[in-house]
Amino acid sequence: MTAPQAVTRKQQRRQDLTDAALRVFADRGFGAARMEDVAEAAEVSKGTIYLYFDSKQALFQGMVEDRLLPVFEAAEAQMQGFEGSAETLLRRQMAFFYDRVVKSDLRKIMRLVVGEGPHFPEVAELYYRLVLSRGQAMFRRTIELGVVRGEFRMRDAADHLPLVLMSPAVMSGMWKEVFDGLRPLDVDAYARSHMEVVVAFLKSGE
Amino acid sequence: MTAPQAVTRKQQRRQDLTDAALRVFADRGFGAARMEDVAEAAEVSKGTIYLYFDSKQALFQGMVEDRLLPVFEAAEAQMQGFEGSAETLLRRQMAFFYDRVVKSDLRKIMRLVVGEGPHFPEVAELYYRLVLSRGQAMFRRTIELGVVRGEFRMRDAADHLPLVLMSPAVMSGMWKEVFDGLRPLDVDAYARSHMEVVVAFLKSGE
Amino acid sequence: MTAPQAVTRKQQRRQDLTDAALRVFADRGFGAARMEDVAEAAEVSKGTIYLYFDSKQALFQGMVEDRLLPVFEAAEAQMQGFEGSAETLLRRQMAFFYDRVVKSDLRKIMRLVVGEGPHFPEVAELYYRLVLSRGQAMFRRTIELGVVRGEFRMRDAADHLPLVLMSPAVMSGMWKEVFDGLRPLDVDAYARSHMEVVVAFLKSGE
Amino acid sequence: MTAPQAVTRKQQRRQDLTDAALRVFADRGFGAARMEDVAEAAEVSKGTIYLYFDSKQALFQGMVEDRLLPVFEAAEAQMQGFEGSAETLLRRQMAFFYDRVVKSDLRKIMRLVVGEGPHFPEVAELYYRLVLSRGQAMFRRTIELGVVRGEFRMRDAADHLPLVLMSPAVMSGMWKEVFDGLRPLDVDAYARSHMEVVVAFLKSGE
DNA sequence: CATGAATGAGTGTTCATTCAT
DNA sequence: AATGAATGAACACTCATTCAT
Repeated sequence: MTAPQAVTRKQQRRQDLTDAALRVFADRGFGAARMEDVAEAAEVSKGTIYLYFDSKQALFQGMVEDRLLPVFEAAEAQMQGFEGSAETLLRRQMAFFYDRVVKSDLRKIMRLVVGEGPHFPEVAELYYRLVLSRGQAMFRRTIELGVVRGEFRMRDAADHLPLVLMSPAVMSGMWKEVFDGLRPLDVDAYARSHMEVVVAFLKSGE
Repeated sequence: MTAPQAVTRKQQRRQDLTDAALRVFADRGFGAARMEDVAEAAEVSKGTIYLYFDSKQALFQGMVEDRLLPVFEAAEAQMQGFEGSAETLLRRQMAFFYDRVVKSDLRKIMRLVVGEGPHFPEVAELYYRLVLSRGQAMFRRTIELGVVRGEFRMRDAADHLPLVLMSPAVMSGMWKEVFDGLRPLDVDAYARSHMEVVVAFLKSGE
Repeated sequence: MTAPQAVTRKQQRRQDLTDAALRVFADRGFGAARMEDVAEAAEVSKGTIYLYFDSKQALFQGMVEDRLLPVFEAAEAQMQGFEGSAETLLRRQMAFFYDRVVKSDLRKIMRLVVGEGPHFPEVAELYYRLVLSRGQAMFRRTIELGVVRGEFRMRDAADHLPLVLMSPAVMSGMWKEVFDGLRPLDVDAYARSHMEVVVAFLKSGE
Repeated sequence: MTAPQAVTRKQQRRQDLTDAALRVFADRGFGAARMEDVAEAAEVSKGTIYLYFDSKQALFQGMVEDRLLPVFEAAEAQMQGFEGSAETLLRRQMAFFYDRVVKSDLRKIMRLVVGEGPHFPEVAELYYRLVLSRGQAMFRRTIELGVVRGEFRMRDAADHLPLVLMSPAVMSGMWKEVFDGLRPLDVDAYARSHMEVVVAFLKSGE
C-alpha cells in the first residue's frame, strides 16, 4: 500500500538533494562546497544526505548522472522519425542544445565537468559517454544525411567536424558561467551567428 | 654588490614557485592542492612560499598573471608589421594559439580559469582583460582586414564571430585536459579541420 | 521530550569547557595554551569546543564571564538586608572576597585579567564593570554607612579609598599565583593583618 | 684601542634591544610578541637579536633583569645615611616607588611579571629576590625605626605589614596598565590617599 | 658583526563522516 | 527515516631559530 508512495518519496528526496547539490557545487566548487550547505539548501539535516549518498563524491557523481540522463533521452526522442531536410534537423539539434543546456542550469554541470572532471574520472567518463560521444554521433549522422541528400558538400577528413562545429555552443555555456558578469552574452544572437557559420560552411564548396 | 644576483635569484624563485603551482593546481584543483605539495614540487619548504606570496589565493592569482602576460606580449609582437594576406595572417594567429596555448601547459591555465574563475573574480577579470578581450580584438581586426581587401565576404551582425570562430581552439585545450585519456585528440589534425571551417566560412557567400 | 535534558546537557558541556579552559589558560597563559589541551582537560575532542565557542578568544571571554557573573550575584545577595554595624559588614565583605576569590580558583581569573586584559579589551571592560566598579561601590557604601553611624571618621578626598583599602586583597591573590612557590603566603593571617589596617585606619582621627 | 668603544657599543645595542623588547612585550604579551617586532622596534634585523640573546625567553629575562637592577641600586643609594624622621623616610620611600616604578615604564615590567611569571620561574624568582624581598625588608626597617623612635605604635604579628601597606602602590601600576582606558587613575592623588592611610594607621593606637 | 632568506615544527580552525537518539 | 552532536584528520599559515653571505 505505502510502497509506491515510499518509493516516490525517496526519489523526491534524492532529487531535492541533487538539485541542492547542483546549486551549491556550482556556486562554490566541489572543494569549497560544504555538505552542510547542501543540507541547508535541501532543507534537510546533514546526516540525511548520507542516507541517500555514500559520500560527498558519490553525491557529486549522482547529481551529474541524474541530471544528464533525462536530457539525452529527450534529445533522442525528439530526433526520432524526423522527416524534414538535413538543415532543418541540424538547426533543430543545435537549438535543442542551446535551449536545454546552454540556457538552463545544465550549463553549470558542463562547467563543473570541465573544472572537476580531471579529479573525478568517473564523472569525466560518464560525461564523455553520455554527452560527448552520443552528441557527436547524432551530429555526424545529420551531416552525413545532408551529404547523402545533396544539401551539404562532402568533406575529407571530417573526423573532427562535429566537435569543431559544436564547440561554440559549449563555449557560450562557459562564458555565461564565468564571464557574463564582465561582459554579458546574448545567447540567442550568439546562437544565430553560430548556426549561420555552421550552415554556410557545410553548404560551401570551392 | 649582490643586487643583480639577488634580483635574479628572487625572480627565479618566484618563477619556480609559479611553475610548481601550475603543476599542482592543474593536477589537483585549487581546493585540493596543498601548499606543501607546491612547496615540494618547487623543492622549497612550506614557509618559503609565504615569503613570495601572501596566501594560497595570491599564489594562484600570481601564477595566472605571470604566465599570461608574456604570451600576449609575444602574440602582439608577432603580428607587428605583418604584410601578407588576411588569410595567411589568420592562419598564423590560429597556429600561434594552438602552439603556444593548446599544445603547451598554458591550456591548463585555461581550464583552471574555467574551473575556478567564478570563485576568483580577479582571475576571471584578468583572463578576460588579457586574453579574451585582446584576443577577440586581434581576431576581429584580421577579419576586417580580409573584408577590406576583398578576401572575405562582408557579414551582418558579426559581433559574435571572433568568439564563435575561435571556440574550437579553446575546446581542444579543454579536451586535452579532461577527456584525452578517454579519447585522445590529434590536435594538429583538429586544428587543420578548424582552420578549414573558418576560412571556408569567411570566403563563402550566398 | 529531550528538550529539558538537552538544555541541561548543553549547559553542562559549556561549563565543563570553561572549567577546563580556566585550568589550562591559568597554567600556560592564553598564548601558550593549546585548544587541544583544553579539549583533553574537558575530555572532548578538539572540534567539540567549536560547537560551543567561535574561537579561542571567545572561549577565553566566555570563561571569564561565566565565572564572574555568579560570584557577584552571590556577593550582592549576601549583603541584602544586613542589619549589624558597619565594621561587621566591612569585615564580612572582606572575608567574602578572600573566601570566594582569593582562596578559590577565581584568583586565577584575576591574574589572567591582569596578564591578558590589555590584549582583550572586552575582558578588561567586563572585569571592570562587573568586579571593580561594583566592588568599589559596595565598599564605598559601607564606609559611608560607618561615617553616618559615627563608627568611622569622615575623610577628605576619599575618592580612592575603596581601591587603596582593597588592594591588599588583590595583591594576596596575585601572590598566591605568582610567588607562593618562592615564599608561601598564609592568606588567613594576611587577611587578618589587612582587616586590622583597614579598621584601625577608618577609626583613627588626628 | 677600540676595545672600550666596542664594549660600549655592545652594551648600547643590548640596551636598545631590551628597550625595544619591553615595549613590544608590554604591548602584545610575551606569547604574541614576535621577534621581528622587537627587531623592527630596535631597528636591527631579526638575526641580530640572536647575537645578544640565546632565545626569546632569554631576551625576556635579560630585559627584566637589566631594567630591575639599576632601580634598586638607586633605591638603596637614596636611603643611605638618611637622618630625618621615620615618617619622612617612609614617605620618601613610597614616593620613590611611585615615581620610579608606577609612573614610569617599569610598571609594565611589574605587569609582565604578574602575567608571565608563572610560566617563567626564573623571572618570578628574580623579581621576588630583587624587588619584593628587598623592598619589603627596606619597608620593614623603616617601620621598625619608627617604632624605636616612638613615632609609630608597636604592632603584633606585623609579618605581613610591608606587603599589606605597599599593595596599593602595586595596584595603581596595574590599573594604569589595564584599566586606565576605562577609568583613568590620577596617580598623584591616589598616592596621597595611600600615604595618608599608611601614616594614619602606623600612628594610630587603640 | 650584521643580515634576511629559508626552514619546519606547531596550532587554530574546518568539515566530511559517524552514530546515539 | 531523520537528526545534529561529536569526532579527528587535515590544512593554511605563523614564527622562533639557523646560517650562508
